[in-house]
Amino acid sequence: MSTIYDVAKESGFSLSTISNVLNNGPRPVRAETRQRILATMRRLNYHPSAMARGLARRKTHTLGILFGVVEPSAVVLNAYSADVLQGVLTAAAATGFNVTHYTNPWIDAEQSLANFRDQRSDGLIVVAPPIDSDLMPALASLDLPLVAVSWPSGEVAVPSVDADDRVGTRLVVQHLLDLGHRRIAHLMGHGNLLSALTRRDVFLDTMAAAGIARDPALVLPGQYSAETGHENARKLLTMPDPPTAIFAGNDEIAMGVLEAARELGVRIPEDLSLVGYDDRPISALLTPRLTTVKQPFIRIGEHATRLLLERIAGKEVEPVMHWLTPELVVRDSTAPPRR
Amino acid sequence: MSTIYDVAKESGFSLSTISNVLNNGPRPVRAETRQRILATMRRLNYHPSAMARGLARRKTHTLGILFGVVEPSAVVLNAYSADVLQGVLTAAAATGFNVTHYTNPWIDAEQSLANFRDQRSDGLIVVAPPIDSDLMPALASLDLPLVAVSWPSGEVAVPSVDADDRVGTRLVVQHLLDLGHRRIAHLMGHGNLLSALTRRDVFLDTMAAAGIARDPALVLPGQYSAETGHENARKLLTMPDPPTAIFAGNDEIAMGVLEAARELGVRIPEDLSLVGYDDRPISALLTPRLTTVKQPFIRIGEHATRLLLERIAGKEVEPVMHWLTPELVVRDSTAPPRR
DNA sequence: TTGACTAATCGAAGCGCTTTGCGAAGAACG
DNA sequence: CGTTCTTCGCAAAGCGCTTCGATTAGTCAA
Repeated sequence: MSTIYDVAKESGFSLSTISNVLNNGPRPVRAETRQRILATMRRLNYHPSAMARGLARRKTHTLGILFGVVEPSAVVLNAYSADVLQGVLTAAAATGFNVTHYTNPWIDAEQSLANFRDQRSDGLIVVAPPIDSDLMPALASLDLPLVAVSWPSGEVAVPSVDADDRVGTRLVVQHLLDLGHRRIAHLMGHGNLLSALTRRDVFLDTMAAAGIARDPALVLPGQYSAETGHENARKLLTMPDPPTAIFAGNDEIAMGVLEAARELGVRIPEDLSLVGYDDRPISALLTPRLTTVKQPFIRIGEHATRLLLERIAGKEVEPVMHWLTPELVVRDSTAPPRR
Repeated sequence: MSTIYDVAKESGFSLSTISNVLNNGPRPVRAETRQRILATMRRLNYHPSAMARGLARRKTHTLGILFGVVEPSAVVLNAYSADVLQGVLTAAAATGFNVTHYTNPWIDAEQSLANFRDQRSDGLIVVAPPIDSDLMPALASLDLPLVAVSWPSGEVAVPSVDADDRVGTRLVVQHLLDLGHRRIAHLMGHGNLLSALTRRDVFLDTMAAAGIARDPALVLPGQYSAETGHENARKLLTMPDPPTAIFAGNDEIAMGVLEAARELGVRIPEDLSLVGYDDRPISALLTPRLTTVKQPFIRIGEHATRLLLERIAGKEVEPVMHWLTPELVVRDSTAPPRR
């Protein structure tokens, strides 16, 4: 491996001139000199060492990424993480930054913070950090540019990017209202999850805003699973006056509804309109193809990365939430209610 | 940010002693001295710089990963890459290595090789590199420890890890034979893909080895898609003497078969046994739940990483193929043939 | 008490770059 | 032809560590 010294010796120029060629500046270099030096580099098969550069410049041109709550054995296996990561990689590639995974799961500040103090990367993206841990406060105490994904920016002043469930829910409800539905039921995910609560609250608000009286029998608590979806759907569909549409808390729940409807001979979308949330890959393949809300996870990754790159470049970035808008994907499971 | 100099000055010991405390050697340090130095480090909030260490040691304690053929905009989105990556991260975490994504897609040696010559990582895993490119030869010419995934180790001497389609195919065929099937059809993926050819060849060989005469009408060319699966399945099932079992080249094809069977009133598994390949997430959710072959992608990632770590540690690693065994997942789509 | 070791520590020389104060050479100007 | 700018290029001082020969203190047998 040849070094910049070899290039200097071979070409007959000084170190600083070589460096100026390497970085196009800061001092100007005569064209002919530059050519001679470049030729020498090629001949010696020289390439600068990222370590030495990093040390001298105190910049590594590398981003760090840390996955929070997810199981270490499944960090990128769920669609959520994989999508966010994809967005991060895409946005990083656009500026030539590489991306380093911090693989060691966070224990606590005492044990884990050292990893992030080693100047290995110029900034850090933390995806879905746990709420009840010292992770974010600890990382924020470093002077390392930091951006969070899916984290309720609050006491700790860090910019954070997330999907806007409020907008997504409004899109769903409005779609059903526009089709003419009035008796719309909602099957919730588990009530200790923020998303489940948000989707329910915004569902209720939007219905109320449309002047529809609230019917507690049409809002059922549950889990984000096909089982509770199935169970709750049977309850709804065997009511004397069943709803004409169901807004399922997510696609898994919707799959449970689908099964219940099949069992009870309820046709979708003719007898019942059904909307899910998340747009799992399978949802486009169900019969009928499911109308649902596509989460903007890739865009979230991209956006977070761009914010981080701006901070690294020295721009001020407000430590606020950035809400990205999900998209309603209308397929075959929704239609106007029967007369 | 305090440096090792600050610790030296504050504690009154020399640089080299500090360094010996930091690394537990190579020279011994008296216990009391170590305690005093550690205390000073804590007081100064000192942490060593990965860059400076990397420069001095010429080791970064970081692995690189590069995804080959996949679209830059979908590097980790397909289940294959995500699973391999997961395996890599898991295995790397076990030894405290971080993992750096090289985000810039490979153009050619001239333009792209420089990225990998910068000593940024101690070794490189290349996932699914293109066959007809200078990528692998170029990378192999560097003196950077290298391991490939899904690459036919051959002219270039690099260890490579992949799933063994031969074993997987034999598992499928043997399962159907064990159930008592004799008329077994195979629906191929596209013939320019190695996997499609392997699966067909091993299918034919295993059948022949079981003493079953070859029936060309039962092996149909196609694509890895539900469409051709559907089409070909209709041909098979409307034959005068239809097969009692179908080995689909992959799960997508199997889904097409499922649809065709439904249309023609052929019950699965009563009238027809069906086996897929790949075990897509959806396959466990189909009706009937699909018997298929689960690819060992996570294990592939882990295995490749362990090989690379061994090479980095200085062990000799033979530049050969490592075949990992896939797993037959028996679900509800296979049963003995009707009498 | 001394010589021969061993254990503990120090000092200085790298690792491969970037950055800056400075000086030399040439161009522009009067 | 001397003076003042520009442009280029040089040398040296970092960046924050590791490494290794040299030095000192400590131990033990004779």
